[in-house]
Amino acid sequence: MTREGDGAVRAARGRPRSAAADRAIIGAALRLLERGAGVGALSMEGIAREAGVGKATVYRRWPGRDELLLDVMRALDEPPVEVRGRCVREDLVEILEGLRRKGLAKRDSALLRTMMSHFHSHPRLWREYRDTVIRARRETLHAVLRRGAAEGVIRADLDVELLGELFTGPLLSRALLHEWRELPEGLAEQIVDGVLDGARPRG
Amino acid sequence: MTREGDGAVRAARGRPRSAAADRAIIGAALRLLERGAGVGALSMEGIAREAGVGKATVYRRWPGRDELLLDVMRALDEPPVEVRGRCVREDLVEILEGLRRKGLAKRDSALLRTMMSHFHSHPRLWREYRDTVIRARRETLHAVLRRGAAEGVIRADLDVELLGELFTGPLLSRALLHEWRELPEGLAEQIVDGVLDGARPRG
Amino acid sequence: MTREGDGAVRAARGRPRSAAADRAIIGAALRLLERGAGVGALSMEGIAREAGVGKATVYRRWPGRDELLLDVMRALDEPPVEVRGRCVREDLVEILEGLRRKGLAKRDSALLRTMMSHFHSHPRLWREYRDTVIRARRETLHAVLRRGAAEGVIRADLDVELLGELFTGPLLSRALLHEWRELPEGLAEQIVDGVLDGARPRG
Amino acid sequence: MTREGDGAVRAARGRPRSAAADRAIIGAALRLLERGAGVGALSMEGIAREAGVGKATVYRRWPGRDELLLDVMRALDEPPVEVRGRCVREDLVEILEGLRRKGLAKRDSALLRTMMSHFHSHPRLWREYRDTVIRARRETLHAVLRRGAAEGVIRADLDVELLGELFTGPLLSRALLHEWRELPEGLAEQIVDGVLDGARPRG
DNA sequence: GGCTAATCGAGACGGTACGTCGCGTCTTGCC
DNA sequence: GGCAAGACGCGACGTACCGTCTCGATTAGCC
Repeated sequence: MTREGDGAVRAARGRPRSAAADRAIIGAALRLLERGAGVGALSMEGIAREAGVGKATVYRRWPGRDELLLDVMRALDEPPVEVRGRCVREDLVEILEGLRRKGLAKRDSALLRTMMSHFHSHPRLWREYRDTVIRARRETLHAVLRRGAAEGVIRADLDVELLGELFTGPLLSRALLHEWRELPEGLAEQIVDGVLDGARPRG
Repeated sequence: MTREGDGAVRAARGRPRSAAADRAIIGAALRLLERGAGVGALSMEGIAREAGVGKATVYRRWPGRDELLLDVMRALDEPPVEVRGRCVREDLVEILEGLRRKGLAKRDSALLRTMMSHFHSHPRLWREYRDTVIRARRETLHAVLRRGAAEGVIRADLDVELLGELFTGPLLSRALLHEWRELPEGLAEQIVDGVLDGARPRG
Repeated sequence: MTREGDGAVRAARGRPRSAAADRAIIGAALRLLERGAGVGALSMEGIAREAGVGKATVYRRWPGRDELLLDVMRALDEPPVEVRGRCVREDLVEILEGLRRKGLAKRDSALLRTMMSHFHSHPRLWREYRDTVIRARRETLHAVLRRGAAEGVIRADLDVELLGELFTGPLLSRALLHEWRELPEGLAEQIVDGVLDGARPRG
Repeated sequence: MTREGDGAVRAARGRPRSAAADRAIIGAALRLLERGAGVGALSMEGIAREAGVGKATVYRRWPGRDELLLDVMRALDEPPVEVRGRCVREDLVEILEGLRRKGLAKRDSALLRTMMSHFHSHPRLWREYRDTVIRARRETLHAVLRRGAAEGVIRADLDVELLGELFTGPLLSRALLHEWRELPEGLAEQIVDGVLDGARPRG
């Protein structure tokens, strides 16, 4: 985690940190993002101003912009889709459909790209995010794929890692390389069926 | 295009812009990128300093950082792989292998992520880049896919756009969501075969 | 006054302005002036650099170059000569001699000319300076002249304002229109006697 | 002189310099001064723009701003008052009255102060100006004073240089240290009579 | 209730980059 | 070779944010 002291037992002397300030800061960041003011408006100065909070109060909680954004991202994060599917194909569609709807949310896209741009310069942060948020989602997907392999509806000779990317990659490609709005209804189904059936004519 | 006056017949009064300055600026940006100083080092001020050029000379050519980066990106762009394959599968592997090697280049990754982070706030720029650089590459891929469909080795009932993303998406996913080094040899082949054969066991 | 908040009771929230920075800035300006780098070297940028201070710290205190220079000038200002003369003529000589020595100081001359050049474009500033620094000196002179009139050694039928200028004008003329070094010893006496006796032969 | 080649016999090869450009440049400077745009507007760039002339054309004629301004000043200069008075006192009043009217002209004041501010950093220029423009006027004054001494209406025991400053100094003092408008009618007469009669009551 | 100590909003601190403007020099094509 | 135009390297302009610091004022747990 990026927040300091989480879990540890602090000495608890002096005035405790204000939970209201925490909320105000994260909330201000989200508001600025939604307002579409652009990534540039996500300055520490701007966030503190919008939150009605001193800059030191922000820096007391996060060492820098990126760490704060990481927590903002986590705040946006809903629990991954719970699939209780009977049918593997339906579960896959459901997972991708969840991603598709997420990608359509304006602020999610903005944040995703912001994080992308910074993860090169801060690999530690990226690993952090990937190992918490993304891994959870991927595990869900992989579980479904392994179940499919066991049931015999998914090839067992392919690396499950690679298999997973065959499904999620096309969606990511659309979301990043095209206009945002180009994540049309039915896309999740098309991808799942395309990957399941293969690009080579059957029979 | 971002550069002003391209293609148009300018009045050509006054001292002409120095081609050497053009090269010095783009070159300085590439050098800074390769030096791994991070995206933050790509300031207009830093680039001008590294190029041994006045700031005004930079601003005379590009209205801002993003437009300059776009041209830097174009400078990095090699012509897409020329495929003259007999075999559709081999052509697909070749295209993806080209992308894989490109993604491994440090500065390409850095630039790609930089552009990503800015294209939300500057959709016009992104469209520009997509409609020139990316489209060209995609056309190559689509041509191969259409040839495959004509030859009967690629399903003809799928949208060629979607089909293309089934191939390139997984590679993009790896490049962006994982460590850079995780584009191992043989990945291109694995993806192509995986998508061609499908994830579902063949009869 | 040019400095904001002088005299008023400020809310005093946030970190108070550093008195050390005040001194550093004024000191740096004086040092640059003395170094003879010329008025052109008195850039806000140069002063801040010499003072080891951020530019914002300068601009926080003065809205611009001229206002800063005005305070630099005030910093140079010594209290006017204290005349405790028995004799009006001696007092007049003493006052003019003080001005003469002041005019010989290199940095005073430089500053005087700097202010001159700007007071046309900034009449407000000039009035400010005149009404504080110059007025005080003039009052001293006028008091002596009025005393002289009362004692009968100075004509009472002339405007004291005009009378004052008869004495100080020639000195100013020498200082501004000639080389600086041309303020020779004995000049004060010559002027005083010349004005007292008149240009027309007596008797 | 500041203009290069003046008086010398130039080789006169190639296109001769355009006299129209000369006029346009000086004229533009005067226009900017009168427009009251302030000393700051008297940039080489601004003058060239206003004159519709290339910057090189200006620099071909004058090595810098100051030298140009010196010629602008000369352009403003009217021939000194021609005194052919019967009476010395009347001649003195006439000379001072000419200066007074000159000091009232807005652009003259502006230029005077501009020159003042630069003459410290460019003593050579100042000497130049003083030795041409000012000396001429002073000679006129000194001639009158010497005539007065010969006629016995002016003291002969005083340095004529000092004597001259007793008359012109007070006027300069008023012009520089007070508001411009404070050069009231009758001032010339008051000064002349004041200096002639002296500040001490006559027996 | 008083003491201690970390927090709070506010904002100044030394820096760095922003994008603009003027400097004095240079390089075009036209005259 | 002069001319208008305008690009060149340079450096100052005044602004915004960086991350750190110093204020007086709160607000808790501890004696």
